[in-house]
Amino acid sequence: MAYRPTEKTEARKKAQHKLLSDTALAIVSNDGFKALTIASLAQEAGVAIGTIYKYFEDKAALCTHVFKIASGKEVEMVRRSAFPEPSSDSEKLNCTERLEQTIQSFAERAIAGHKLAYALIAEPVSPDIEAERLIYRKAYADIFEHLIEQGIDTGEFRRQDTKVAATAIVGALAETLVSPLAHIVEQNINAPDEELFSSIKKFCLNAVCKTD
Amino acid sequence: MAYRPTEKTEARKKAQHKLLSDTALAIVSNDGFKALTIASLAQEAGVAIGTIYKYFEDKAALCTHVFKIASGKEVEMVRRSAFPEPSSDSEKLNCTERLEQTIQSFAERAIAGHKLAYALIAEPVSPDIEAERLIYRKAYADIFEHLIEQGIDTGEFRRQDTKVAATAIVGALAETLVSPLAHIVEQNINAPDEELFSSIKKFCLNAVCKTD
DNA sequence: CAATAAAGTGAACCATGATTCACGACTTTG
DNA sequence: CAAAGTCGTGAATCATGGTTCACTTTATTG
Repeated sequence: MAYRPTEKTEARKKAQHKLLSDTALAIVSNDGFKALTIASLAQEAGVAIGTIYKYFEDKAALCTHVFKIASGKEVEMVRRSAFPEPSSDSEKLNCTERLEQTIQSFAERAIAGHKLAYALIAEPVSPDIEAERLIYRKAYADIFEHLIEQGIDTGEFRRQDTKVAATAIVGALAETLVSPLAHIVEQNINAPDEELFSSIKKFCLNAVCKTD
Repeated sequence: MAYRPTEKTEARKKAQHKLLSDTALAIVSNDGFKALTIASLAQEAGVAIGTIYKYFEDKAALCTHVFKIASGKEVEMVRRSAFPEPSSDSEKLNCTERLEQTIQSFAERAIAGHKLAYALIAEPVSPDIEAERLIYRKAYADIFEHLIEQGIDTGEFRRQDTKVAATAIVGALAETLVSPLAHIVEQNINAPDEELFSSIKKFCLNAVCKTD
């Protein structure tokens, strides 16, 4: 008698949502949030403008969705460096080594995906997205905070305000790695700057450690 | 036979420019760059919209002018902490003490003028202003870099990449002091958070110093 | 197929805010 | 005062980009 959503249509719906989501992420990864317009997304995804609104409430919902997807992945990668799976090789690293590894991981990902990193961390965005960004930066800080707490317990790190230290590390990483990427035309992605990474690691370790 | 600009008219012109400039700065200091529109400035200054364009090429020129004025003052204040006048009390402080004092100065000004600090350092802005911001942050970093270099020479600080360290300090300060102000409704300005300042100073000093 | 519901469409519309410009007011010089 | 240049005005215009919605197409069921 009437129409009913079925498995097939639901699958298509999900696929369309993913198409739009993926396309939007690609746009942001290449050209930042400023390039993510309803029209450009419709164009890239090969759908009409109105279709976007069948899948996202409005522009803000689209942007925050993309931001969450992208930043969620990034945070997860960094979290794995800080707290490796019990089964992994890195399992037995001490906190100092894991902090180094975590910074290295953040740095490598920031340089390799510098356009996305810039979009997520430093690109001027609307207040809606800025709110998401604070959550995201907090997620990073929480990882560092937890790691620093562990290091204090093991006696590797000095007693300190772990929230401040963790926040400061996030700021130091953002400033040294991401902000300068604001207008780099083409990065020499082939030669990751190990020298730079090393300096940053030394700075941060020195800041939290008992001794050099 | 004809009109010629004279001292009196030039003075008025300069006064009008200053009125607009000051009013614009007040708007930004209270409500950020997002609140600085041509219409709002005209309103506040008590002039017509068209008048703004007699004094500023366009919106971008207005914004960058305001940004330069404001950030120039801030940088100058911080520079004085880092490199006191030879005649001043602080003249004979060592680099460690001056670094502490500089961070303290930055922190106090950021908290006291948190809305302006947020606008200058963290508020989402158009790319034009973002470009100015990079110059401004670099100016801060240059101050810290110079101070760190001095400290290395005096043996107070360890040998290190001074550019990275200086940039990291700027990032750490911005993240710990300014970014959280994003959505603070009303700060308890009366009770500057000496605890927080102390933690930040310890973090930064530890990062650059030879020993704790 | 008929009925129903959801997906897809895109030109029209709307909101925001910068920019223009024709005109009158003001200032200076001879 | 006449001539001429500059200032001040603000409604009209433009630019950008999000949002709507009447309509068409597609899918499902009996």
